[in-house]
Amino acid sequence: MARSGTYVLRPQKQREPRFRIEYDQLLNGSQLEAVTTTEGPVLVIAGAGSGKTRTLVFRVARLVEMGIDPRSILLLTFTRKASSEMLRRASSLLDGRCDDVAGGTFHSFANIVLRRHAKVLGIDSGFTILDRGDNEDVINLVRARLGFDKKEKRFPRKQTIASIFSMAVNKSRTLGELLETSYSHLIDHADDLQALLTSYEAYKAERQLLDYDDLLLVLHRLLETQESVRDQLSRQYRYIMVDEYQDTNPLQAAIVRLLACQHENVMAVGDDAQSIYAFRGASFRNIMDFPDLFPGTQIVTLEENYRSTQPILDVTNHIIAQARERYSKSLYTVKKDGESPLLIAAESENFQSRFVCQRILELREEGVPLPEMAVLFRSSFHAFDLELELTRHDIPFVKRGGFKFIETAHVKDALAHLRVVANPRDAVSWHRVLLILEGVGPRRAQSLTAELTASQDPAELLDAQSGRSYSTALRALAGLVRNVRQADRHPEEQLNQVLQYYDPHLKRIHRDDYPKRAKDLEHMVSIAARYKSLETLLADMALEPPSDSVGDVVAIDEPEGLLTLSTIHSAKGLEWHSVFILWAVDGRFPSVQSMHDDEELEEERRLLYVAATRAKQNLYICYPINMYDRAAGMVLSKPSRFLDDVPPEILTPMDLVEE
DNA sequence: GTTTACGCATCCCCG
DNA sequence: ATGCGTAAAC
Repeated sequence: MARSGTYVLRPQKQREPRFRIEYDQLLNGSQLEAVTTTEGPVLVIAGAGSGKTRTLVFRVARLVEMGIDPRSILLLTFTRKASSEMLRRASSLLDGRCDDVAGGTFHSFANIVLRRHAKVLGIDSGFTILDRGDNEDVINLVRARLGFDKKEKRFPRKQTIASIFSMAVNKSRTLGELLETSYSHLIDHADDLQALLTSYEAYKAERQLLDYDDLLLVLHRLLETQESVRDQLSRQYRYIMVDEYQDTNPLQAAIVRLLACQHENVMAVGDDAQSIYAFRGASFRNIMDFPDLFPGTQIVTLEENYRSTQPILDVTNHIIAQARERYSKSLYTVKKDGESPLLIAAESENFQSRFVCQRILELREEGVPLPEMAVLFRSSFHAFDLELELTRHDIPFVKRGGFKFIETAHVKDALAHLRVVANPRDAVSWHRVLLILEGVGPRRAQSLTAELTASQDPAELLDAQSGRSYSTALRALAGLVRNVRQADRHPEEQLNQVLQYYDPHLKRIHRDDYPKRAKDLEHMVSIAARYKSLETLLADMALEPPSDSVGDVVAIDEPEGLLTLSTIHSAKGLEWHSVFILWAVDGRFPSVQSMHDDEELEEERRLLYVAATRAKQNLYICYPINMYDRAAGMVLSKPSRFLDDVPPEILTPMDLVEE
């Protein structure tokens, strides 16, 4: 075909720059290296406050700008809040293009994958997730069934058993090995524990129940045994990033290894000095071993700290310098000036609390807003006295970590009713629901539960129980189940139905503090309102329960914001202008339980390191001189051994004296 | 045989 | 404040 031969000249379109974000302007050299190394295994050793989150955010944005499908990027983090926050930031850099990036915790990722693929392993997609309390309940149930509750020799408590079972999974050890190495005092019970474990596994399998560990375990089994699923997932998630790698365990590492089988594009980010979850089976060795798992790993170290002043870093560097084994790195900052951190000796716990209140009020006067301040502690109960004192001074606060309101009896009761509707074979929840009724105890609950989980229509079966003192109550329950079951109901409405039914029971069981508990349940309704389906609500309640502690569900519309109280574990990754650390006393921090074991002591040291590195400007480490001991009465305390080697020029000792 | 009420030790950190 | 064992009540 002949062309006409005439040409038109048109101004050249402005060529788009390859990248909209000016990475080299916004990141330092190491961060840039981490962000631009997009192919192959990368390990980022990120010191505290070194811009780890920023690096991950920009790397997500970079991959998307390179034209990679957001759905093929997987960001695994420690909490789902962390991943959604990072993805939100990445999205705002790139006007929403990062919204489709897959993100979450290992557990939430496992949940999603298993709902879709676990059928091939004989697990129904409607499986129920057992939280820690549930799994202890099941262990108790099975223990009673095997007759171990009536042994002459004292059998370990259910929490102990649960944590041993869990540890075995997370450390990829057999029960026998674990008992030998870590629980030698229980070796006499080895056979019974093994039998209990076997029954526990069988019990869950029959009823489509998965505990937290099963989520990881089954995901691992799926990836290992189902080649086609593994290849499909690995091809789908071509770029994998794992945050807080120092707090992952060998099982999680194995999952990452399998997921990356097609491409090895894995970036692990973490800080061995901040590994604080060994009690959950995590090991900082994981991060040390990453290069062995992925040969050819590029290691990038982030050492410039953007958070804290030099005087604070001097203290934290001293605390961690004593640690026995670590990737060596030393943090530095450009913020050379700042006040020296203080070590405050208070006469008693209450003096400690009053000092904190007073200093907080002074700082507020100086213009530091309450949300920029935090009080951190080893254990939730360490803050009880302070909470009273804060209330007395009208200082509003939220408390993070510790006992969660989701773990209270009444909230679990309400949820159990929803769970039996979602999974009629959920024996744990049936049991719980039945026990609420008058005239039904463990025995009858158990036999009814057995019938219910085997029945085609539980509601019908409940109706059929006549002639008992409690048969009217069972009929009421049947009515509730029928109502809630209607498929087109909204979770909020379903929960309201449950509460209407449960309310008289709540009044009867908790006569004294009924109003407080009723308020918690109202809070539950507002949470349920955020969900479209019952299944996602229940999965979320198990996978990421609201982190508010009991009593903090009251409205939080304080205009000037809230002071944060937090366990150190829950403070991971966060930062504040001014940070107070309570109870830096031998016996509390490190805790007595850890003092017999070197590894546990090392973890306590890292925990103090994590706490101290949260501070940007002011750091106050407090301890009471006199403390109450149940056995010995009032005793003189000794400051935490981790502070022994920090020179007084660096951490200034102060006595708290009354004017 | 079962449930319930009562008194007693115990209490870390968490998805 | 919960979680256990034991004794009284249904």
